[in-house]
Amino acid sequence: METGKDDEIKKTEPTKGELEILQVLWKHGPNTVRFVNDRLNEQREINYTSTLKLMQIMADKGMLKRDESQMKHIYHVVEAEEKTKDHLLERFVDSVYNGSTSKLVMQLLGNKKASKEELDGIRAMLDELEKKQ
Amino acid sequence: METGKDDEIKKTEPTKGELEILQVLWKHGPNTVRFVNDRLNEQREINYTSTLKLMQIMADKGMLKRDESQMKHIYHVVEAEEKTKDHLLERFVDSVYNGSTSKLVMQLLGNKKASKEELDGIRAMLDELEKKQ
DNA sequence: TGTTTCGTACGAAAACATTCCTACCTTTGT
DNA sequence: ACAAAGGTAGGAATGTTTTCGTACGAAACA
Repeated sequence: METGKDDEIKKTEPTKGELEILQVLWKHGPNTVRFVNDRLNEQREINYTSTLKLMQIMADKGMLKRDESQMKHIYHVVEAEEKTKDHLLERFVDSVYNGSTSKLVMQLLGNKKASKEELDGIRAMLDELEKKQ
Repeated sequence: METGKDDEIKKTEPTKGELEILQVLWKHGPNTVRFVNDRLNEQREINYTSTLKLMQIMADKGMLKRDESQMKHIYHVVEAEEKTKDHLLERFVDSVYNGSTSKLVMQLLGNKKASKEELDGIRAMLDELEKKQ
């Protein structure tokens, strides 16, 4: 016997374009299509209706919800930023590093990508974790 | 004045399907389509000619090269594994964490994804790096 | 009030990516 | 020598994502 509610159970991976939009909404909070499109256009050229369409699709998928009480609809992200990123990260580690977290970190640290400050931050984080155990 | 040779300069992101093939070749070394397809089929169903086609496309793109001296062509990866992964990692950090390596690591460590052994490994790596500086 | 500006809705084209059918050649085994 | 098995090549169908043209309604403003 299924417990019903087949909605929402599929973990949809945001596409590249969708991620761009999520980034804007994560950073600036709920906003209009116009606002999001303006932010995107600071990085690359993209037509207003393209952004609109994509945000509508995201709303259909349930990734975004919108307030339609005003003519200028206000969109907001449904799932928490951390949760989505966590999911993306997991998929990335799986597909590129066969699920090995440490392999990823090794490569990250091995390739001059992290600054001294970042390294210190990471070490502090490790200490923190160790204490808890 | 350009120095010519417009080939090869574009850093093409491997697609999901292409990455699966790269993983097999990285793990097992240069091999035939048949071999790669068999490995892929251990994970999911995929028709032989689909794998063939994709590997041909990858060869066209310059990601793979092949030895055609025998009927059974042997494919090998052109770019070093580390280099490709590095590139993928960079794109990932950019698109998800706005380029902040430490944010990624924080999230990684914060979310019970790393085992004790992995944490120790990471710490050792940090020590190693610090010594060098 | 009329016109211009700004918004949404919808459909379809374009750009990729994936899958597999069919044709045809080479090798293997009887 | 012939049939069966296993290769490659290429095109076409399918699926997905991205982009934008067009239509049309609401608001702003001269």
